[in-house]
Amino acid sequence: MPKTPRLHGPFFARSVHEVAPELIGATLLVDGVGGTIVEVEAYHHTDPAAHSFIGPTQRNAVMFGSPGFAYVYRSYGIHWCLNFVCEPEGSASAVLIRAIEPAEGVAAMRRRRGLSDIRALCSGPGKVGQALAVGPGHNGLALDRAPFELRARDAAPAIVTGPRIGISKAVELPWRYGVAGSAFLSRPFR
DNA sequence: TGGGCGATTCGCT
DNA sequence: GCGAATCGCCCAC
Repeated sequence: MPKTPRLHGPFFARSVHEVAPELIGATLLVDGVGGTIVEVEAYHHTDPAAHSFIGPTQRNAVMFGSPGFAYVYRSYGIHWCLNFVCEPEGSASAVLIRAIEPAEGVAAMRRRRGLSDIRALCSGPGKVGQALAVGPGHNGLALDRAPFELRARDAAPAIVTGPRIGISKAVELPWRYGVAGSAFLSRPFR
């Protein structure tokens, strides 16, 4: 089996609209636990739904830094969500990792999630954070070094797009990407 | 300094 | 399908 290249800086130093669809099918591991990315959303700095739209703040500071780093934020006071920072430094764009098809460390993911159904382990951004044990300590870490391991896909799967989920601004923009027909999506594509 | 609001999830109806 | 849980962030007062 061919060893796929590890994704690093130059891969992310492009528009989120190029990077996001190319992340579909890539492998994401955190401390050896994870699997295949099957769903992401793009957040561009000119996009009213992006955390960076209002300008630099303490929370979104990492988005204004270098591409190829992790931006982790707390959602609804409960969940931790993982993003990959994209584009040249200062552009403040990122890709939200919304769903993963579990492959490595499934036992650990089941334990952390308190569930056995493999389809429910990583089928949502908050679930991914919990299953991969992503937290505030990961905010600002480089994606090409431990604890992250991020590898390019061997071949591009069939990709579908649609409107993003759970936002109230720019709801019409079709910047959600996923594997067509996957059983591991947060929600089906219409 | 306080109130409203999330890039969500889960359980109950 | 609906609403509670839960709290940090952000802006208006």
